[in-house]
Amino acid sequence: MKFTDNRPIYKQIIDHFCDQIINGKWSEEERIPSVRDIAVKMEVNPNTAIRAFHELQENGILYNQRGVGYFVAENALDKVLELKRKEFIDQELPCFFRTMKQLGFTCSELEELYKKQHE
Amino acid sequence: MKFTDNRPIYKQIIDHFCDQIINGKWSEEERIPSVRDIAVKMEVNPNTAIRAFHELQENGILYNQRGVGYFVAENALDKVLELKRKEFIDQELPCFFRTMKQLGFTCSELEELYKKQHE
Amino acid sequence: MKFTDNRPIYKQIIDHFCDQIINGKWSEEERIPSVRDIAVKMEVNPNTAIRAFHELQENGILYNQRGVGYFVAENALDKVLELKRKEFIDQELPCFFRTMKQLGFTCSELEELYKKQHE
Amino acid sequence: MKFTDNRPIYKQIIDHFCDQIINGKWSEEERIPSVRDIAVKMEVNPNTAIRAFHELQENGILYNQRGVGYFVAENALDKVLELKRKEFIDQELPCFFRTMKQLGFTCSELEELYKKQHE
DNA sequence: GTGGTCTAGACCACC
DNA sequence: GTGGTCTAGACCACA
Repeated sequence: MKFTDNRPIYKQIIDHFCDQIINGKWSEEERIPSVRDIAVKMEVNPNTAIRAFHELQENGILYNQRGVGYFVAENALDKVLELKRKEFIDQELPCFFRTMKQLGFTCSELEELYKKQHE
Repeated sequence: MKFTDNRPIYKQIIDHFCDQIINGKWSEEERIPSVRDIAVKMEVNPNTAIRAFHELQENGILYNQRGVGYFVAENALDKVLELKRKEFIDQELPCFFRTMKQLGFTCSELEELYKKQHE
Repeated sequence: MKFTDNRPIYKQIIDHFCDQIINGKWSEEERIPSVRDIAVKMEVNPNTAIRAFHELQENGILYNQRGVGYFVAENALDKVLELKRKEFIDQELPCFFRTMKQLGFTCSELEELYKKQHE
Repeated sequence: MKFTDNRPIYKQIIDHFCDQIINGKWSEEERIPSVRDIAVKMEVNPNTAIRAFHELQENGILYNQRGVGYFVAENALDKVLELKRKEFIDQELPCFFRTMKQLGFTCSELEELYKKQHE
């Protein structure tokens, strides 16, 4: 796995797991691989993986059983969507609209671009 | 001037000047205040201000005259808009659309939100 | 390491690394010593070293991995040569030929001098 | 007159006068325009013009008559050529050959480029 | 440990 | 006066 963008790697790992949960890769209560395995697989420092898991745990998306491993929480999918919606509406949207307005883009122009990018 | 967000101050200074150029505060070929004056006014170290100016110079938005000061370049406005458009389309848009799709928002829903926020 | 000439130290550091790359001291993807180590070794402030590295990074000669260090980029050698060739042809050559012509030197005279200096 | 390159303006003024002397624009013992006039004509700070004249005076190319003005010295042309030759051979040549060697250019290749640039 | 940013204050060349 | 460079030392986020 390559971490090419400038955001902190642990944030990218978080997103990666959220995406997988949204896409149904993990069931509720399912055990996910050990920090060590994930760190190896992702070619990442174990501390970095741990940091990501901690944050997922704080948001109620994972839970931890000492000596056993991390598990996908009940309602993890809802929690993920809720978290992302909150971030999106509170942080991305205002900034996005501000820039959009400043650069003179209209909603319909962006819709055009959207369609182009998703063809 | 307060720098509340987490981004580097010099980046915020860059944006500040870009915004001023967009809003027509500076004319082409106009001399902007000296590094020292701006540093004092913004309550920032001169080095931090210089760093911002260097980056604006590299992007062709300012130019420098030895021993005299910094000036707004010809076509500074175009350069600024071009730069911002590029950033917006390359970095914000894809990320935005991706999240939007993932969370199941439609363009029209967002347009609603946009209008609400701008009432 | 001594920095005797009048050019900025950070520029001299840049040239120093370019020279080392040309001379094959660093392989592609190899990690170079940390900013702090280099600063100590060159008897220079870390900020000065960082400045040089930033410029090398902008030219695609180094790249950076968060929290890990600086690495020699793929094709760093090509990038260095390209950069230097560009500088040489755009800046040194025209000035050189102009003076040469003005002083009435011919290419072959200079070739003589060249050979003398390299005996 | 535009000073576009990065060298100090006063150095560029010096070169400008040397060029004019080489090209025969000034005769020996001829009075050149006043510092003030030259500063106005070149759109330059008078101090900058004075600095150039001082350096030309130190090299025996101009001489000054208090309250009258600056004059072209006897043998100014020889002095100019001597000065330029010295600079060229001592400073430009070694640096030029070093870069040339490093970038793998040969004398004949450069001769080609020379001819192209002077067509 | 790594690099990134910032401050304070110095000195320089240049206009 | 202007900007440019450099140092010393601090604090931060990240791995």
